[in-house]
Amino acid sequence: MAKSSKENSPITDHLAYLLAQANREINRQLELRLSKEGVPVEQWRILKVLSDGNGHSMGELADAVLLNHPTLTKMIDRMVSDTLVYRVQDPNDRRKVLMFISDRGKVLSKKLNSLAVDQEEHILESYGDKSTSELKRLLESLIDSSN
Amino acid sequence: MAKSSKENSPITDHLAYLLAQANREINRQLELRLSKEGVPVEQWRILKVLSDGNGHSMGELADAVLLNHPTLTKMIDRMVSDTLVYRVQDPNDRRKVLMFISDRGKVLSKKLNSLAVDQEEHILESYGDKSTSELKRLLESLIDSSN
DNA sequence: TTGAAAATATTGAATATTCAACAATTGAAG
DNA sequence: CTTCAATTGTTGAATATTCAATATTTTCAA
Repeated sequence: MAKSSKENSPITDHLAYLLAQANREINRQLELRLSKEGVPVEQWRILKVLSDGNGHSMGELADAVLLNHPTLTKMIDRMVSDTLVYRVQDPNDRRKVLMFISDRGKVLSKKLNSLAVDQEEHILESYGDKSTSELKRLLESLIDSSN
Repeated sequence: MAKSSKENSPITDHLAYLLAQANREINRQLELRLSKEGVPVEQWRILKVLSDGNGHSMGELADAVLLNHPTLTKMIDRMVSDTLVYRVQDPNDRRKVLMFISDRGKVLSKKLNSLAVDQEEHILESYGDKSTSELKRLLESLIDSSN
């Protein structure tokens, strides 16, 4: 009798593990670059999302930057102290808070973006154009299929 | 004059972001399943790695399960309390500690594996056989190219 | 053989995250 | 209208993680 094929498979066969491993590595590299500006990856994400100039509610922002609400609240507190972003109460729904990027935030955001783009280019070089775009495509479709 | 093509790209264009997003989602699903046994994803990884029956040093284990050393030490402390694993000093190099899985750990590991395999199968169904294996292949090669 | 440097694991303090409870506002049913 | 449930964001306590320092053992050059 043959066992179920996956029962004793090494952990490296699991998609969940490969994703965690790849994410950890790429994130570590990005972190290293952003540390030049002393900013964690999450703040890069926040500034990038807000840099469309529009107001974004906390809930919307939490989804976009992959943070839980309380974690986001506290990170935004720090960024407000650093005058990178500011809160405005939503006049249409006073439960909501709209977040905006400040001028200082925009300046920092540009620097961070160029560091992030550096990384993307570095990946393109070592990993290849074809693989990168194919991987992005597959990741997007995995995310889609998970909703 | 045209701007560098990536300068204002949405965050969803970045590989680092897509990886984080996909990882978050898949990890969340796995977490949900493993919560049936009240076990965090990291403990599943630890038990899975140790279930080859061999002794693994803390450093080796930390790499394999994607945890920093101090985090692993503290998680192992908890698992030792739960008698899922145990420490043995490496006789060949007394700086090292070898971790082993206990009988109780093996029993739990089997249950966890089947939950994890359930998830893999669920992904295969909704995402497809072809996409899944291609994604795994690309992730492995990304990890390789990052070392 | 000795002594300095490297490797390994742990600890404690500082920091960050999460969980559950809360406050405020809106929506919607009666 | 009024009231009750749902939505949104924040807070404080509990938990977890990280950073820097430490202790122990091994390695290796002199």
